[in-house]
Amino acid sequence: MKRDVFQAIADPTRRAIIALIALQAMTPNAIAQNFQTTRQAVSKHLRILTECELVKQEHKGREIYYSLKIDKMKEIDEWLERYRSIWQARFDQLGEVLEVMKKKKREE
Amino acid sequence: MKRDVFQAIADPTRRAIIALIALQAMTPNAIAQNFQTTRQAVSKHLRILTECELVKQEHKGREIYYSLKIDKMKEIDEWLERYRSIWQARFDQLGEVLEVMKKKKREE
DNA sequence: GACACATGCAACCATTTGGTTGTATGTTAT
DNA sequence: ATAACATACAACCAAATGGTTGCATGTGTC
Repeated sequence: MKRDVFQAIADPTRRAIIALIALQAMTPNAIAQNFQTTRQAVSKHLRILTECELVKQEHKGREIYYSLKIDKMKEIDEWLERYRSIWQARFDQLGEVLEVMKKKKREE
Repeated sequence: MKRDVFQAIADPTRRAIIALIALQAMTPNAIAQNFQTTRQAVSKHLRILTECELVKQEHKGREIYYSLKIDKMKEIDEWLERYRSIWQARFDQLGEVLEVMKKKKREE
């Protein structure tokens, strides 16, 4: 049942959780209050996120604070990198087209 | 049964398809030859990718060429943007830390 | 027109997924 | 020590997912 980062961010609730804990660590209870599901459901999402190493725990008494492991997010960025170069290439081509258009205009 | 981009890229086969057709349009048959599943399974993935507008079709006689809609990939990039600023902030902080360390060293 | 090819679509199936409820474990407070 | 709280874990369930097989449709070719 190996899950990867892409499956982790596929679920909208999990993306919302990520957004919530991106800037500050939060407990499962506090997180669950932001959704309409049960605390257990959120807990399950947190377990998945933890398994994928997208999230880390910090025990503090009887509470557990969850926070985002931002480094893991870079993995998605790295995957995107390849495609980013494609759309940038297209953008550059567009730039060239514009250059040609300018020249033509000048030569009028 | 609304699926979004994140669900689309959750499946490893679909990511592989995306990688295949990123640079050149391909037919379902040609794509399927790269996998061990049936042509129909690939067709189903292509339908999902099309529904999410990650892929576009181009009919040519009895063949259909599928290619990547690179613009849709930017949507993922935009989602990442927010988190990119976080890890860049950390990187900047790291930079500051390094600066402080340099100064201290100089003052020795 | 008959036949092979390229593809989509539907029905079916096993597995996974996201959720719920119920329980167990450990921590704080009285 | 006992009660209240915070959380994880297990069992169960409906729905979604990814796959298969079989068939329908449309396009070239002989």
